[in-house]
Amino acid sequence: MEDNADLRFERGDQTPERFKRQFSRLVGMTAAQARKVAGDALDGVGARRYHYMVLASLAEFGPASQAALADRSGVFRSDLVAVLNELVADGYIQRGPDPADKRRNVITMTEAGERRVIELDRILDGVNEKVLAPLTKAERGELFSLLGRVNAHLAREDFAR
Amino acid sequence: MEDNADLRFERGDQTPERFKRQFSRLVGMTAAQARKVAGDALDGVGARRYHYMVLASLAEFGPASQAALADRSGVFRSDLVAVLNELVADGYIQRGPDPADKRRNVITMTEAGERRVIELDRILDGVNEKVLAPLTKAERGELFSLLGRVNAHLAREDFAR
DNA sequence: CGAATGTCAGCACTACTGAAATCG
DNA sequence: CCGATTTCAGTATTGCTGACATTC
Repeated sequence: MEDNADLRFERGDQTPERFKRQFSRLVGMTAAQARKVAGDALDGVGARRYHYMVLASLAEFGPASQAALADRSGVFRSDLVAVLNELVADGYIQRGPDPADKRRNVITMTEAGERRVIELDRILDGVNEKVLAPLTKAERGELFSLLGRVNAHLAREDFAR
Repeated sequence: MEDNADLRFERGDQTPERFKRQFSRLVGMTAAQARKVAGDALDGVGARRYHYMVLASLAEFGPASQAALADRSGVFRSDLVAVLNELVADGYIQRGPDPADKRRNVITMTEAGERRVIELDRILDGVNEKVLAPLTKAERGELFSLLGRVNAHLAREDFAR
């Protein structure tokens, strides 16, 4: 690997050298920190990542059954139940039976839900801006491209899930 | 499962907002997948990330008290206790009282622990290779550099905690 | 005394498994 | 009967908080 950068992956300066060579560790650490920043930001408005994933999926793809929503959002069907309960209680979504298939529920966003998604989007955009601050626009594009290829590779192969 | 998803783009036009949103999801997904591959690989030999973090820290910096080891490895002191119990039971480390300070324990690696670290290093190197397969050597260097800068940025600032 | 240390109990979030009940 | 869907119960890992007794 080209050693053109003096990498520091953890706070402090006592990081084992071996960590620097492991991609999974690096992405993991970066993501963990970014995730925490995002999590704290969401927590500030009483939301969790699961809430955002579900609301974002609904905003992007429209109403869906819970099974379809689970597939789209990446939240497990079993976990989705509780998340939807909370979102219903907060008035962000509605859950009603599907007249075409009585096994299913149809999940739809409310007006408040639409506003909530926009609010959470703004918050996460701010987090992204903060996290990516040291990179230029071109570098962000480059990072996006590289990560995209790795991600597509991981999704294509049967590595996980 | 029918995936007759009609796409709706509420906030209509393709703004930088959307790009940023996709970016955050991309980083998150890539990290989650990479983490899972690594986790599964470690699980295959009966290890967890916590075990590796602790053993790697010990290998790199030598014997330490639990408080120091917690700071170095990133594992919380309260969680470290159980991790060390397991590593002791597996014969990878030894835990003894510090004669110089009776509050402290001194954690040292055994011969088996040294071998274990090498084993886990090899496994994670394999994961690294597998995950980064689609990228050239130069691209990996670029990716490491970019992620490293973001990570250093996050560590330097006091975003999280 | 105040501070550090190891330990324990417990919580929250994410991720995942298994099974029951209902319906197609 | 087989399969899909929703739901509940439970588990594991990681991350983190609070408390306690012991020792410095």
